[in-house]
Amino acid sequence: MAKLQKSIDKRNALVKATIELVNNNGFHATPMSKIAKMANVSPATIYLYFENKQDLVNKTYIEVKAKYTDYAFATYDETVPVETGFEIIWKRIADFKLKECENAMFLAQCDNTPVIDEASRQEGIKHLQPLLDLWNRGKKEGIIKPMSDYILYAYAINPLSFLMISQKRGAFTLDKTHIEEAYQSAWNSIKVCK
Amino acid sequence: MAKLQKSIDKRNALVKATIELVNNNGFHATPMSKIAKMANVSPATIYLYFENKQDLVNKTYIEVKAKYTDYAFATYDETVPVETGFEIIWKRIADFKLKECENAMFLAQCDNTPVIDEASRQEGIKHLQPLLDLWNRGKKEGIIKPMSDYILYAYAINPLSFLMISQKRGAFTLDKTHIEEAYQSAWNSIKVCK
DNA sequence: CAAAAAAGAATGAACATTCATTTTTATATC
DNA sequence: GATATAAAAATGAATGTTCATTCTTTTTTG
Repeated sequence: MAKLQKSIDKRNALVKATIELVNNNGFHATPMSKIAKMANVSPATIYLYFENKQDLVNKTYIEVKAKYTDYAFATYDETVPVETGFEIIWKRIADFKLKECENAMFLAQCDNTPVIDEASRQEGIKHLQPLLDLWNRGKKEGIIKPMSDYILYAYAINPLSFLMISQKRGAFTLDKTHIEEAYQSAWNSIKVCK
Repeated sequence: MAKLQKSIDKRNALVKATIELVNNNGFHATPMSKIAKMANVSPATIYLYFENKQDLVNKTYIEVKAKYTDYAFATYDETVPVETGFEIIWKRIADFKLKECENAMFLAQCDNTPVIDEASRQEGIKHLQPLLDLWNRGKKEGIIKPMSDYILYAYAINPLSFLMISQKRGAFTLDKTHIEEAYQSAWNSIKVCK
Protein backbone atom coordinates (compact mmCIF):
# COMPACT_ATOMS: atom_id res chain seq x y z
CA MET A 1 0.00 0.00 0.00
CA ALA A 2 1.24 3.50 -0.73
CA LYS A 3 2.88 5.28 2.17
CA LEU A 4 0.53 8.25 2.00
CA GLN A 5 -2.57 6.07 2.08
CA LYS A 6 -1.23 4.27 5.11
CA SER A 7 -0.76 7.57 6.87
CA ILE A 8 -4.29 8.62 6.02
CA ASP A 9 -5.64 5.33 7.29
CA LYS A 10 -3.77 5.71 10.54
CA ARG A 11 -4.99 9.23 11.04
CA ASN A 12 -8.56 8.19 10.31
CA ALA A 13 -8.30 5.33 12.75
CA LEU A 14 -7.19 7.77 15.43
CA VAL A 15 -10.05 10.15 14.74
CA LYS A 16 -12.51 7.27 14.73
CA ALA A 17 -11.19 5.88 17.99
CA THR A 18 -11.41 9.31 19.59
CA ILE A 19 -15.05 9.66 18.60
CA GLU A 20 -15.96 6.22 19.82
CA LEU A 21 -14.20 6.51 23.16
CA VAL A 22 -15.39 10.02 23.90
CA ASN A 23 -18.95 8.99 23.06
CA ASN A 24 -18.88 6.01 25.36
CA ASN A 25 -16.76 7.23 28.25
CA GLY A 26 -16.67 10.99 28.01
CA PHE A 27 -13.64 13.14 27.42
CA HIS A 28 -12.51 12.80 31.04
CA ALA A 29 -12.21 9.05 30.73
CA THR A 30 -10.51 8.60 27.37
CA PRO A 31 -6.76 8.52 27.82
CA MET A 32 -4.39 8.75 24.90
CA SER A 33 -3.25 5.20 25.63
CA LYS A 34 -6.76 3.86 24.99
CA ILE A 35 -7.12 5.87 21.81
CA ALA A 36 -3.81 4.46 20.62
CA LYS A 37 -4.81 0.92 21.49
CA MET A 38 -8.14 1.16 19.71
CA ALA A 39 -6.42 2.58 16.62
CA ASN A 40 -3.75 -0.16 16.75
CA VAL A 41 -0.98 2.34 17.08
CA SER A 42 1.63 3.26 19.64
CA PRO A 43 0.79 6.21 21.90
CA ALA A 44 3.84 7.98 20.55
CA THR A 45 2.50 7.75 17.02
CA ILE A 46 -0.43 9.98 17.88
CA TYR A 47 2.04 12.80 18.28
CA LEU A 48 3.20 12.42 14.71
CA TYR A 49 -0.29 13.35 13.57
CA PHE A 50 -1.49 15.71 16.29
CA GLU A 51 0.23 18.23 18.54
CA ASN A 52 -1.40 17.00 21.71
CA LYS A 53 -4.67 15.71 23.10
CA GLN A 54 -6.46 19.05 22.81
CA ASP A 55 -5.38 19.34 19.19
CA LEU A 56 -6.60 15.83 18.47
CA VAL A 57 -10.02 16.63 19.88
CA ASN A 58 -10.26 20.02 18.17
CA LYS A 59 -9.33 18.58 14.79
CA THR A 60 -11.70 15.67 15.24
CA TYR A 61 -14.48 18.12 16.05
CA ILE A 62 -13.83 20.26 12.98
CA GLU A 63 -13.69 17.24 10.70
CA VAL A 64 -16.91 15.76 12.01
CA LYS A 65 -18.63 19.12 11.81
CA ALA A 66 -17.55 19.45 8.18
CA LYS A 67 -18.84 15.97 7.44
CA TYR A 68 -22.14 16.95 9.03
CA THR A 69 -22.67 20.10 7.01
CA ASP A 70 -21.44 18.50 3.79
CA TYR A 71 -24.04 15.84 4.27
CA ALA A 72 -26.72 18.37 5.19
CA PHE A 73 -26.31 20.43 2.03
CA ALA A 74 -25.34 17.70 -0.42
CA THR A 75 -28.72 17.57 -2.15
CA TYR A 76 -29.68 21.20 -1.61
CA ASP A 77 -29.93 23.63 -4.48
CA GLU A 78 -30.39 27.25 -3.51
CA THR A 79 -32.68 28.07 -6.40
CA VAL A 80 -35.46 25.98 -4.88
CA PRO A 81 -38.39 27.61 -2.97
CA VAL A 82 -37.79 28.30 0.73
CA GLU A 83 -40.12 25.70 2.18
CA THR A 84 -38.82 23.01 -0.16
CA GLY A 85 -35.23 23.95 0.58
CA PHE A 86 -35.85 23.78 4.29
CA GLU A 87 -37.42 20.36 4.04
CA ILE A 88 -34.54 19.05 1.95
CA ILE A 89 -31.92 20.28 4.38
CA TRP A 90 -33.89 19.27 7.47
CA LYS A 91 -34.43 15.72 6.23
CA ARG A 92 -30.77 15.36 5.36
CA ILE A 93 -29.82 16.49 8.83
CA ALA A 94 -32.30 14.07 10.37
CA ASP A 95 -30.81 11.36 8.20
CA PHE A 96 -27.33 12.20 9.35
CA LYS A 97 -28.31 12.05 13.00
CA LEU A 98 -29.83 8.63 12.45
CA LYS A 99 -27.31 7.04 10.15
CA GLU A 100 -24.14 8.71 11.36
CA CYS A 101 -25.10 8.33 14.96
CA GLU A 102 -21.54 8.14 16.26
CA ASN A 103 -20.58 11.35 14.54
CA ALA A 104 -23.72 13.14 15.63
CA MET A 105 -23.31 12.04 19.25
CA PHE A 106 -19.79 13.35 19.27
CA LEU A 107 -20.90 16.75 18.02
CA ALA A 108 -23.68 16.93 20.59
CA GLN A 109 -21.24 16.25 23.39
CA CYS A 110 -18.73 18.79 22.12
CA ASP A 111 -21.36 21.45 21.56
CA ASN A 112 -22.54 21.25 25.16
CA THR A 113 -19.24 21.15 27.02
CA PRO A 114 -16.10 23.25 27.23
CA VAL A 115 -13.83 20.59 25.70
CA ILE A 116 -13.46 22.39 22.38
CA ASP A 117 -11.39 25.53 21.83
CA GLU A 118 -13.40 28.60 21.03
CA ALA A 119 -11.44 28.97 17.77
CA SER A 120 -12.31 25.45 16.64
CA ARG A 121 -15.91 26.03 17.57
CA GLN A 122 -16.04 29.15 15.38
CA GLU A 123 -14.42 27.20 12.58
CA GLY A 124 -17.15 24.59 12.85
CA ILE A 125 -19.99 27.11 12.68
CA LYS A 126 -18.89 28.64 9.37
CA HIS A 127 -20.14 25.78 7.24
CA LEU A 128 -23.71 26.36 8.29
CA GLN A 129 -24.02 29.47 6.16
CA PRO A 130 -26.29 28.03 3.42
CA LEU A 131 -28.98 27.36 6.01
CA LEU A 132 -28.74 30.88 7.38
CA ASP A 133 -28.94 32.24 3.83
CA LEU A 134 -32.05 30.19 3.21
CA TRP A 135 -33.63 31.54 6.38
CA ASN A 136 -32.82 35.10 5.38
CA ARG A 137 -34.51 34.54 2.07
CA GLY A 138 -37.50 33.07 3.90
CA LYS A 139 -37.68 36.08 6.20
CA LYS A 140 -37.65 38.49 3.25
CA GLU A 141 -40.43 36.55 1.57
CA GLY A 142 -42.48 36.60 4.77
CA ILE A 143 -42.47 32.82 4.98
CA ILE A 144 -40.17 32.42 7.96
CA LYS A 145 -40.57 34.33 11.22
CA PRO A 146 -38.22 37.30 11.50
CA MET A 147 -36.31 35.88 14.46
CA SER A 148 -32.65 35.52 15.39
CA ASP A 149 -30.90 32.64 13.65
CA TYR A 150 -30.16 31.23 17.08
CA ILE A 151 -33.84 30.90 17.87
CA LEU A 152 -34.53 29.40 14.46
CA TYR A 153 -31.76 26.86 14.94
CA ALA A 154 -32.89 26.12 18.48
CA TYR A 155 -36.35 25.15 17.28
CA ALA A 156 -35.82 23.86 13.78
CA ILE A 157 -32.62 21.85 14.13
CA ASN A 158 -31.44 21.40 17.67
CA PRO A 159 -34.35 19.22 18.85
CA LEU A 160 -32.98 16.48 16.62
CA SER A 161 -29.91 16.28 18.86
CA PHE A 162 -32.07 15.72 21.90
CA LEU A 163 -34.05 13.02 20.11
CA MET A 164 -30.89 11.31 18.92
CA ILE A 165 -29.41 11.25 22.39
CA SER A 166 -32.65 9.91 23.85
CA GLN A 167 -32.63 7.21 21.23
CA LYS A 168 -28.99 6.32 21.92
CA ARG A 169 -29.78 5.99 25.62
CA GLY A 170 -32.48 3.51 24.70
CA ALA A 171 -35.25 5.66 26.09
CA PHE A 172 -37.21 5.59 22.87
CA THR A 173 -36.90 4.71 19.18
CA LEU A 174 -36.97 7.19 16.36
CA ASP A 175 -38.82 5.75 13.37
CA LYS A 176 -40.15 7.14 10.07
CA THR A 177 -43.38 8.39 11.66
CA HIS A 178 -41.51 10.20 14.42
CA ILE A 179 -39.29 11.89 11.87
CA GLU A 180 -42.31 13.13 9.99
CA GLU A 181 -43.92 14.42 13.19
CA ALA A 182 -40.68 16.08 14.16
CA TYR A 183 -40.43 17.72 10.77
CA GLN A 184 -43.90 19.18 11.12
CA SER A 185 -43.06 20.51 14.56
CA ALA A 186 -39.87 22.04 13.25
CA TRP A 187 -41.60 23.73 10.36
CA ASN A 188 -44.51 24.92 12.50
CA SER A 189 -42.14 26.51 14.96
CA ILE A 190 -40.38 28.71 12.41
CA LYS A 191 -42.93 29.35 9.64
CA VAL A 192 -45.07 32.46 9.66
CA CYS A 193 -48.61 31.47 10.69
CA LYS A 194 -51.24 32.62 8.27
CA MET B 1 -23.38 28.66 64.65
CA ALA B 2 -24.96 25.26 65.18
CA LYS B 3 -22.86 22.31 64.13
CA LEU B 4 -25.48 20.97 61.77
CA GLN B 5 -25.83 24.26 59.94
CA LYS B 6 -22.10 24.44 59.46
CA SER B 7 -22.11 20.99 57.89
CA ILE B 8 -24.91 21.97 55.55
CA ASP B 9 -23.05 25.11 54.56
CA LYS B 10 -19.93 23.14 53.80
CA ARG B 11 -21.81 20.61 51.73
CA ASN B 12 -23.54 23.39 49.82
CA ALA B 13 -20.23 25.10 49.19
CA LEU B 14 -18.89 21.86 47.73
CA VAL B 15 -21.88 21.41 45.46
CA LYS B 16 -21.69 25.03 44.34
CA ALA B 17 -17.97 24.78 43.61
CA THR B 18 -18.53 21.61 41.61
CA ILE B 19 -21.14 23.31 39.45
CA GLU B 20 -19.01 26.36 38.85
CA LEU B 21 -15.85 24.47 37.99
CA VAL B 22 -17.54 21.88 35.79
CA ASN B 23 -19.34 24.69 33.94
CA ASN B 24 -16.17 26.60 33.26
CA ASN B 25 -13.63 23.85 32.72
CA GLY B 26 -15.58 20.69 32.03
CA PHE B 27 -15.61 17.56 34.13
CA HIS B 28 -12.25 16.41 32.80
CA ALA B 29 -10.53 19.52 34.08
CA THR B 30 -11.97 19.91 37.56
CA PRO B 31 -9.84 18.06 40.07
CA MET B 32 -11.01 17.43 43.60
CA SER B 33 -8.23 19.70 44.83
CA LYS B 34 -9.73 22.68 42.97
CA ILE B 35 -13.22 21.92 44.20
CA ALA B 36 -11.86 21.81 47.74
CA LYS B 37 -9.99 25.06 47.32
CA MET B 38 -13.01 26.88 45.91
CA ALA B 39 -15.17 25.61 48.78
CA ASN B 40 -12.50 26.61 51.35
CA VAL B 41 -12.13 23.09 52.55
CA SER B 42 -9.44 20.45 52.65
CA PRO B 43 -9.57 17.83 49.89
CA ALA B 44 -9.96 15.18 52.58
CA THR B 45 -13.12 16.87 53.84
CA ILE B 46 -14.93 16.18 50.59
CA TYR B 47 -14.81 12.49 51.48
CA LEU B 48 -16.72 13.11 54.69
CA TYR B 49 -19.67 14.28 52.60
CA PHE B 50 -19.35 12.21 49.45
CA GLU B 51 -18.08 8.75 48.68
CA ASN B 52 -15.89 9.82 45.78
CA LYS B 53 -15.82 12.15 42.80
CA GLN B 54 -18.48 10.25 40.87
CA ASP B 55 -20.78 10.34 43.87
CA LEU B 56 -20.22 14.08 44.27
CA VAL B 57 -21.17 14.71 40.67
CA ASN B 58 -24.18 12.38 40.75
CA LYS B 59 -25.56 13.97 43.90
CA THR B 60 -24.95 17.44 42.56
CA TYR B 61 -26.83 16.53 39.41
CA ILE B 62 -29.83 15.17 41.30
CA GLU B 63 -30.01 18.19 43.56
CA VAL B 64 -29.83 20.68 40.72
CA LYS B 65 -32.42 18.73 38.74
CA ALA B 66 -34.75 18.81 41.73
CA LYS B 67 -34.24 22.56 42.09
CA TYR B 68 -35.06 22.93 38.40
CA THR B 69 -38.33 21.03 38.51
CA ASP B 70 -39.37 22.57 41.82
CA TYR B 71 -38.94 25.96 40.23
CA ALA B 72 -40.72 24.90 37.06
CA PHE B 73 -43.87 23.76 38.82
CA ALA B 74 -43.94 26.18 41.75
CA THR B 75 -46.72 28.36 40.34
CA TYR B 76 -48.52 25.65 38.39
CA ASP B 77 -51.94 24.42 39.39
CA GLU B 78 -53.18 21.38 37.56
CA THR B 79 -56.81 22.50 37.44
CA VAL B 80 -55.96 25.23 34.96
CA PRO B 81 -56.65 24.82 31.18
CA VAL B 82 -53.98 23.04 29.16
CA GLU B 83 -52.72 26.01 27.17
CA THR B 84 -52.55 28.21 30.27
CA GLY B 85 -50.80 25.49 32.23
CA PHE B 86 -48.24 25.01 29.49
CA GLU B 87 -47.51 28.72 29.32
CA ILE B 88 -47.09 28.93 33.09
CA ILE B 89 -44.66 26.04 33.22
CA TRP B 90 -42.80 27.09 30.08
CA LYS B 91 -42.27 30.63 31.32
CA ARG B 92 -41.04 29.36 34.67
CA ILE B 93 -38.55 27.10 32.94
CA ALA B 94 -37.40 29.96 30.74
CA ASP B 95 -37.02 32.06 33.89
CA PHE B 96 -34.95 29.37 35.53
CA LYS B 97 -32.64 29.08 32.55
CA LEU B 98 -32.08 32.83 32.61
CA LYS B 99 -31.84 33.50 36.32
CA GLU B 100 -30.29 30.27 37.49
CA CYS B 101 -27.88 30.17 34.63
CA GLU B 102 -25.17 28.29 36.50
CA ASN B 103 -27.55 25.53 37.50
CA ALA B 104 -29.07 25.29 34.06
CA MET B 105 -25.67 25.15 32.37
CA PHE B 106 -24.63 22.34 34.64
CA LEU B 107 -27.71 20.32 33.75
CA ALA B 108 -27.20 20.90 30.05
CA GLN B 109 -23.65 19.61 30.27
CA CYS B 110 -24.64 16.56 32.30
CA ASP B 111 -27.55 15.73 30.04
CA ASN B 112 -25.33 15.59 26.98
CA THR B 113 -22.37 13.61 28.29
CA PRO B 114 -21.75 10.28 29.96
CA VAL B 115 -20.55 11.79 33.25
CA ILE B 116 -23.72 10.92 35.16
CA ASP B 117 -24.67 7.40 36.28
CA GLU B 118 -27.70 5.98 34.53
CA ALA B 119 -29.36 5.54 37.95
CA SER B 120 -28.91 9.19 38.85
CA ARG B 121 -30.22 10.21 35.47
CA GLN B 122 -33.37 8.18 35.98
CA GLU B 123 -33.76 9.72 39.42
CA GLY B 124 -33.58 13.18 37.86
CA ILE B 125 -36.25 12.47 35.26
CA LYS B 126 -38.93 11.47 37.75
CA HIS B 127 -39.75 14.99 38.84
CA LEU B 128 -40.90 15.98 35.38
CA GLN B 129 -44.14 14.05 35.71
CA PRO B 130 -46.53 17.04 36.08
CA LEU B 131 -45.53 18.27 32.64
CA LEU B 132 -46.10 14.85 31.10
CA ASP B 133 -49.49 14.69 32.83
CA LEU B 134 -50.41 18.07 31.39
CA TRP B 135 -49.42 16.91 27.93
CA ASN B 136 -51.52 13.79 28.27
CA ARG B 137 -54.49 15.90 29.22
CA GLY B 138 -53.80 18.13 26.22
CA LYS B 139 -53.62 15.13 23.92
CA LYS B 140 -56.97 13.81 25.17
CA GLU B 141 -58.57 17.19 24.63
CA GLY B 142 -57.17 17.37 21.11
CA ILE B 143 -55.16 20.49 21.92
CA ILE B 144 -51.71 18.97 21.86
CA LYS B 145 -50.38 16.77 19.07
CA PRO B 146 -50.52 13.06 19.91
CA MET B 147 -46.76 12.59 19.84
CA SER B 148 -44.19 10.91 22.05
CA ASP B 149 -43.29 12.90 25.16
CA TYR B 150 -39.72 12.88 23.92
CA ILE B 151 -40.67 14.74 20.77
CA LEU B 152 -42.81 17.17 22.75
CA TYR B 153 -39.94 17.84 25.12
CA ALA B 154 -37.46 18.14 22.28
CA TYR B 155 -39.48 20.94 20.68
CA ALA B 156 -41.21 22.61 23.58
CA ILE B 157 -38.51 22.68 26.23
CA ASN B 158 -35.11 21.60 25.02
CA PRO B 159 -34.53 24.55 22.67
CA LEU B 160 -34.22 26.74 25.75
CA SER B 161 -31.05 24.88 26.68
CA PHE B 162 -29.52 25.64 23.33
CA LEU B 163 -30.44 29.31 23.63
CA MET B 164 -29.05 29.50 27.13
CA ILE B 165 -25.74 27.99 26.09
CA SER B 166 -25.51 30.32 23.11
CA GLN B 167 -26.14 33.23 25.43
CA LYS B 168 -23.52 32.04 27.91
CA ARG B 169 -20.98 31.80 25.11
CA GLY B 170 -21.71 35.42 24.29
CA ALA B 171 -23.01 34.61 20.84
CA PHE B 172 -26.28 36.42 21.40
CA THR B 173 -28.46 37.90 24.15
CA LEU B 174 -31.77 36.54 25.24
CA ASP B 175 -34.16 39.39 26.08
CA LYS B 176 -37.91 39.66 26.79
CA THR B 177 -38.80 39.79 23.10
CA HIS B 178 -36.77 36.69 22.31
CA ILE B 179 -38.44 34.82 25.14
CA GLU B 180 -41.85 35.72 23.75
CA GLU B 181 -40.83 34.64 20.25
CA ALA B 182 -39.42 31.42 21.64
CA TYR B 183 -42.61 30.75 23.53
CA GLN B 184 -44.67 31.12 20.38
CA SER B 185 -42.36 28.75 18.53
CA ALA B 186 -42.61 26.24 21.34
CA TRP B 187 -46.36 26.36 21.43
CA ASN B 188 -46.69 26.27 17.64
CA SER B 189 -44.55 23.18 17.50
CA ILE B 190 -46.70 21.10 19.85
CA LYS B 191 -50.24 22.47 19.51
CA VAL B 192 -52.72 20.89 17.15
CA CYS B 193 -53.11 23.22 14.12
CA LYS B 194 -56.70 24.08 13.41
C1' DC C 1 21.42 2.62 2.82
C1' DA C 2 19.67 7.03 4.31
C1' DA C 3 15.54 9.18 5.77
C1' DA C 4 11.05 8.83 7.64
C1' DA C 5 7.76 6.55 10.47
C1' DA C 6 6.64 3.93 14.25
C1' DA C 7 7.36 1.65 18.42
C1' DG C 8 7.86 0.67 23.47
C1' DA C 9 9.72 2.17 27.51
C1' DA C 10 10.71 6.05 30.41
C1' DT C 11 9.61 10.46 32.63
C1' DG C 12 7.56 13.56 35.43
C1' DA C 13 3.43 15.80 36.63
C1' DA C 14 -1.33 15.59 38.18
C1' DC C 15 -4.65 13.40 40.42
C1' DA C 16 -8.10 10.73 43.53
C1' DT C 17 -8.01 8.93 47.71
C1' DT C 18 -6.23 7.69 52.38
C1' DC C 19 -3.61 8.36 56.66
C1' DA C 20 -1.99 10.24 60.87
C1' DT C 21 -2.80 14.39 63.51
C1' DT C 22 -4.96 18.36 65.05
C1' DT C 23 -8.99 21.11 65.99
C1' DT C 24 -13.66 21.67 67.15
C1' DT C 25 -17.86 20.32 69.35
C1' DA C 26 -20.91 18.30 72.65
C1' DT C 27 -21.42 16.43 76.96
C1' DA C 28 -20.61 15.22 81.61
C1' DT C 29 -18.76 16.53 86.06
C1' DC C 30 -17.79 19.50 89.59
C1' DG D 1 -20.64 28.43 84.86
C1' DA D 2 -16.07 26.50 84.29
C1' DT D 3 -13.38 22.48 83.23
C1' DA D 4 -12.31 18.04 81.50
C1' DT D 5 -12.79 14.74 78.03
C1' DA D 6 -14.45 11.79 74.57
C1' DA D 7 -16.26 11.79 70.08
C1' DA D 8 -16.70 13.96 65.65
C1' DA D 9 -15.03 16.83 62.06
C1' DA D 10 -11.50 18.66 59.62
C1' DT D 11 -6.93 19.03 58.06
C1' DG D 12 -2.35 18.83 55.43
C1' DA D 13 0.65 15.68 54.01
C1' DA D 14 1.40 11.24 52.12
C1' DT D 15 0.39 7.36 48.75
C1' DG D 16 0.08 4.99 44.77
C1' DT D 17 -1.82 5.26 40.33
C1' DT D 18 -2.83 7.11 35.95
C1' DC D 19 -1.80 9.85 32.43
C1' DA D 20 0.15 12.96 28.63
C1' DT D 21 4.15 13.52 26.55
C1' DT D 22 9.05 12.61 25.28
C1' DC D 23 13.18 9.85 24.41
C1' DT D 24 15.78 6.23 22.36
C1' DT D 25 15.71 2.47 19.50
C1' DT D 26 13.83 -0.29 15.84
C1' DT D 27 11.36 -0.92 11.61
C1' DT D 28 9.76 0.47 7.26
C1' DT D 29 10.06 2.97 3.03
C1' DG D 30 11.93 4.79 -1.14
